[in-house]
Amino acid sequence: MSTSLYAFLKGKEDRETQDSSPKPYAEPREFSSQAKEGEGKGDEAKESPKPEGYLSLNLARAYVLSVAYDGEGKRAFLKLYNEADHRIYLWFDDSGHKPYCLSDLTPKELEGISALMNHPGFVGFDVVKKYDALADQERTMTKIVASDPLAIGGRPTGCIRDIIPKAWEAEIKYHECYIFDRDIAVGMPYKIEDGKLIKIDFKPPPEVEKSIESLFKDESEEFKDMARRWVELLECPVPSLRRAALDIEVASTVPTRVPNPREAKEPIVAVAFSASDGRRRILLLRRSNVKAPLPMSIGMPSLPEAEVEAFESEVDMIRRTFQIIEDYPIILTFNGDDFDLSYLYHRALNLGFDRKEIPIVMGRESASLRHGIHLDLYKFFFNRSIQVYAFSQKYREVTLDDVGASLLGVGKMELEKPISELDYESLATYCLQDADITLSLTTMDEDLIMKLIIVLARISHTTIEDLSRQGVSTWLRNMISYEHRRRGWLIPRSEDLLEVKGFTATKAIIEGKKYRGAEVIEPEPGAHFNVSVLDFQSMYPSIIRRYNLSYETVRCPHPECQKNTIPGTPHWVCGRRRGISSLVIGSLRDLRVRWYKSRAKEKGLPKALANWYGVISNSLKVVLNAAYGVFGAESFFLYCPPVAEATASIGRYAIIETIRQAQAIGMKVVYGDTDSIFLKAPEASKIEKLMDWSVERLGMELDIDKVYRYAVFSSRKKNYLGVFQDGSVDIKGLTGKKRNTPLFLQKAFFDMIRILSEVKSAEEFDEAKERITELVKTCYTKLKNRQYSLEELAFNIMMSRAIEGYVKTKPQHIKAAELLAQKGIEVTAGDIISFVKVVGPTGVKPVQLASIKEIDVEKYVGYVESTFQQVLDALDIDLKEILGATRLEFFMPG
DNA sequence: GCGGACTGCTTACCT
DNA sequence: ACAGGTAAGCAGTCCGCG
Repeated sequence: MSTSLYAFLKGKEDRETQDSSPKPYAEPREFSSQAKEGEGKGDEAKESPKPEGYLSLNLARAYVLSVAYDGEGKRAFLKLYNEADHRIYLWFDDSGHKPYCLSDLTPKELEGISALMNHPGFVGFDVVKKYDALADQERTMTKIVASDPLAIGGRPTGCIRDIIPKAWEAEIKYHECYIFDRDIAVGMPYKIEDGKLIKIDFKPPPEVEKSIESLFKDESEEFKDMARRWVELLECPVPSLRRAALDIEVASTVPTRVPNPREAKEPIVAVAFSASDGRRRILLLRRSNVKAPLPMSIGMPSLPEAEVEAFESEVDMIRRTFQIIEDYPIILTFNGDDFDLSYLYHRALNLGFDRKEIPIVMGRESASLRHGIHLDLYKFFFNRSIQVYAFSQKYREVTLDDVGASLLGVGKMELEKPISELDYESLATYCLQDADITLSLTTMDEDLIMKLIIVLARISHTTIEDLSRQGVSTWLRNMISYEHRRRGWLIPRSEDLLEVKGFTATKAIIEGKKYRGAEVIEPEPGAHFNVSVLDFQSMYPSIIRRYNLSYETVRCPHPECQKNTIPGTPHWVCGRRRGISSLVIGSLRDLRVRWYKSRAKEKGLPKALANWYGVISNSLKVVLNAAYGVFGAESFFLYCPPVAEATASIGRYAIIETIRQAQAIGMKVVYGDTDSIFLKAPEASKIEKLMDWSVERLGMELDIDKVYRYAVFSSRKKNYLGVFQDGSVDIKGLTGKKRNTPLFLQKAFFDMIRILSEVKSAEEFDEAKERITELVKTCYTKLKNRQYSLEELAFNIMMSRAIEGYVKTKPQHIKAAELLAQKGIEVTAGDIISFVKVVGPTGVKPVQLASIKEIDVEKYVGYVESTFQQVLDALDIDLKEILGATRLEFFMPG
């Protein structure tokens, strides 16, 4: 069959949803006139929808969201999101592309390997020329073509990559290989004409093109070419994606245990959908232990906008759930990989469903949909880079409750009873609320997350499913692998890279680390007025760009390049070729710094466009921030410690030289960390001079990041407070701000900050001093009189592993966790333990089990002192001295 | 047997 | 599984003390 477009359709669902809802259904259905030709006539309620055949359809504009492998047809296929009807279409490869790996042996030599020749998956040879960047030479390689991906690798034994002596590019997943080779632009629009997949060319508006051309006019052709390709991917608009969030509830017999999805022993009692088209649905199962009558489809008083469907049989409810899942192109969950979809899948099997009736495909670490896309937001929010750089650590625990509360201001509903004892109405409300929150996480800020995912998928050539589940190192791997394939470069084998460049030459300050990192300048203690902070924008990416750093250019094979030494290291860098990662990362850096960052802030831009540029700027930030670190990470496919080491070393050189220069022209440097220097009352002309010097001597742009009315330093590094002109305050590293600090102390600390933010001159510190002293006294009194609640007194510390994992020492929060476990309260890795300090043998108790009477007041007083002292040290205030006498009298009995 | 000096572990932060 | 550098508090150990 040569025409290979196949539409996935259902008949009954469409009719039913239209009948049951008075609301207009958002999507036009004109496509269905063609599609109905292939529609099954069977009973849909019994027979789950399945491919009805291949249709010769035309799609005007559809976006590639994913690429996968069809084991039955032995070929790759695309999941396309059709803009006209907001549905997913599958397009199957029509080129006969096959899996392969590369060998340095000739076909003749390979023919001598009988295990290869007799391998059932072996198809044939193809001789290809590849450029070996490590050796800087052309190589003739043999492509060993196989019938299916598992023949190359993936099985424990007998794979082709294990049979031949040395295999290149054998670790690449087949669907990735297909994306690279066929240049499938993930997240970009295509059209389909008579079954042929055709990319829709996108050209940015001429004025954008012009601005960018002029920004890069002094760069090399290859740099410009790279930038142009990025711009095409980034400027192309994204469609609004139709989606539904899913959440299920299971009646567990043991309320404190999360039901095991693989066993799926207990019934699913509720399923909620909350969708971008405005529909909110709740499916409920009748339970014998609930006396109240089952609410009928008319709905519930407390959920007026929700459509309620009640079921006598779990099988029917699950079947209905599958219908709704199939109706949406994208299903959102929060932990659906490990729970909701997995439970649905296994429960359905337990209840006698046939695999073909289940729209879910279980992978080893994920649950995907046969036709649609499953986005597990838990995995995405868990990603450290997303957490830190895209959301500035606004949420701390990766739970629906914490993420929802932090980003949306809406947390989970509190339950007073276990799920199995809830009445229908509470259960429905609870379940639907979770689905609502999950959906809202993707609709907030004008669909920020959906856009973020699309932008990241485009630049990294990674499917939506992989992108949302994997870390930055995978994104960068795909980005750089793609560039290798595009150029006909051989992707190096990790072993080969390790053998020549697997060592470092500097000594880390922290024991156990591989190489020396950033420079931190000793702060000048005290309060300094008019402090300007200068920093190198995207310092490490700038270094990688400017100094041509890449795995093949650092310690390149050319003797004449050895004179291009890297300061602080025995390494050198190539002067003959442009490094591939220098180009890829460097061009992204320039686009962010010179174009997107400023465009996002530009006034007068249409709101939607400004928002889009903001998303791009943020996406690039996430990728750029990791671009240096990956070269020092053993798990990275281009792990190359000399590259990471060289980057850090040039960074130290840059900041140290910049400080030297600042001092030479008469400026006072009061602090600096990695890429920033803090200047005390600098003259504008001198700053200008320093910035010019930096461009000329270091080839890197220095910027004014912020200006403080005054900044306060103690003698501690990475600890300071800066008050801006408008009275807002930057607090860095101080205990009072840390999230594990008890609430009462955080509050008192911020009261002090408020006092300090009002200080305008050195003279005003005296008054502030007095007010702060009063503040601390009040704090002492309240502690002594036990006027704080246990919650306010609690320390909140994350348990990074299970209790059994603490073998070397037993920290306080683990002691508290043990007490909880004894009471039968489940605690797991990732939980935050709230405990208070008490007098008595244990020293600590979890909040739930403590009483205010046993609080160890002395311990808390010590905490108050040290927290305040961090700031007051710098202001020459000694709390002990001022409060010494007071403190004693507070604690005299009576 | 006990307290201070010390080291190592753990967490949370900064860039 | 992106990196290294810093602070703080506590757990555990060693050593001296007649």
